[in-house]
Amino acid sequence: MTKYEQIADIIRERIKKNEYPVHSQLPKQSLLAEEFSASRETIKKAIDLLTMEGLVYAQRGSGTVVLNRPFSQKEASPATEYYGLTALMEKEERSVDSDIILFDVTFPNQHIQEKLHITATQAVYHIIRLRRVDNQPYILEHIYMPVHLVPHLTEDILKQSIYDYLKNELDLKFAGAYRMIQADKSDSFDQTYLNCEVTDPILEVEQVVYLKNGQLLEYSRSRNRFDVRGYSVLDLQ
Amino acid sequence: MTKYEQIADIIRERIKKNEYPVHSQLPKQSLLAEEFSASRETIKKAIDLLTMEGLVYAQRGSGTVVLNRPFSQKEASPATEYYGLTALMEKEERSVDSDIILFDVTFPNQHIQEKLHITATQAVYHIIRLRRVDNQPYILEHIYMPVHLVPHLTEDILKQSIYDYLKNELDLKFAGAYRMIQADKSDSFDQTYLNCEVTDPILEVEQVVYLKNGQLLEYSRSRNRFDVRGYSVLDLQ
DNA sequence: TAGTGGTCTAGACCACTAC
DNA sequence: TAGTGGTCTAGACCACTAC
Repeated sequence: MTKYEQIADIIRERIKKNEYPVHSQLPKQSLLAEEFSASRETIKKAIDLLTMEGLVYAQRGSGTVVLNRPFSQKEASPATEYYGLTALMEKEERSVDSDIILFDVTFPNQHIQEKLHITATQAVYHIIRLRRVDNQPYILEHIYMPVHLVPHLTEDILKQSIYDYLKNELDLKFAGAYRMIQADKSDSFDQTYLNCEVTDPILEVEQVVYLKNGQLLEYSRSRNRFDVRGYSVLDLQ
Repeated sequence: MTKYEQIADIIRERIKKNEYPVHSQLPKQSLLAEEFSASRETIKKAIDLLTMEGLVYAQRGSGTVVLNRPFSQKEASPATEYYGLTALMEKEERSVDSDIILFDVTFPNQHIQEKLHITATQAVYHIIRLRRVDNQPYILEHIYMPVHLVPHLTEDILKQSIYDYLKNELDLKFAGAYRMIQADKSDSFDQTYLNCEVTDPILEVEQVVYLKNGQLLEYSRSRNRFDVRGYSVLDLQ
């Protein structure tokens, strides 16, 4: 762990313990630099981390104040979300399992070609998977992945966590994801598998996942039961 | 504008013009430092900006590659969103107007007290406002703001952009917003004002807006017609 | 093992705020 | 005008990658 991360951890703890109360000023950067035997640039990097978490706000000319923000929000943040539902639910000690409704290899239609930046002759997996949390239907996923990026995908893997396999077995490195969140009416497919009413809406998360080398790994639409899931976003500046 | 922002602008232009094509390596930091007569730390800050935009990916040991990401996504990003719908729609040359359905001053119930971190004796505005874009119903907003932060709010201001007033007249400085996005069934209130069907869902954005001094300015629930609006998020790392 | 980006420093100058 | 944070530098050392 870097020095500025360690310093940020210490300051975060002090805020938690009310040693730096809400609305109070943090000691000025040069004092913190002295205390931690660090340069001011390093202190700045630590404070930048806390700023990005929404814990403090630094203003040129008038110091750095502690903001009024509950800590719990961090866990609801989407930042870690594409490590998969399994990882997310593990923290809360809830069980996740999956039904494979479709597992097919096909050629992409134009929409999928555009989303994944591939040609009509590059085969893709087409997966429909129902995810249950604590044995309750939760999300119906429609996933497309280029076959050449994920050879040897099997039903067994799909029943567990795809992301564990991609990360640990194939050693793929994720750069990030672009998501579009919208509400939709449920269709009969949703109603069947998510066990929801005709009048129930759906929270759909459309997602494109990027690898560190710039390749597009996944295009998916995750259809969430409206009553079990929200999506939180923290915007700064 | 800072030097590192200027350098980021130049590199961004080069990527746009394909001088640094997708999947190619950027020149190494020390070369860029030489070219721009800057230190490597300053180049690093410029590249960090581009990384946060999702344009490049820097990896210790193997250089910085140009990612495959359309530029248009930046405009869809939520980062600028809480400057208000008026500003967002102005870019697209679409008209925005508002009906004031309720404009009241009241004492906050427990839920609002918790969201705004105020006591039961601190008065709040309670506003319900219907926003139309190009004369079509778009969003039904339920807004709560502490009166002491926004004195002299009037119906006239509500009919225009609240944010213009807060920024330009009251000189309030925004630090950020925390949002929760979810799907919901429409209720009869939504159906009346948003002119939607009984079976239409709603995309609800629940929001808390923070000022730079740490005060909480606004708690609101914006109920969007499901067929006109989505919400985009870019996650990195 | 060579080459890359990540971090860190000490000191400097500047922009902005609050009085 | 005093005091704060923001930026910038030149140089150093290190971690990681790819061969």
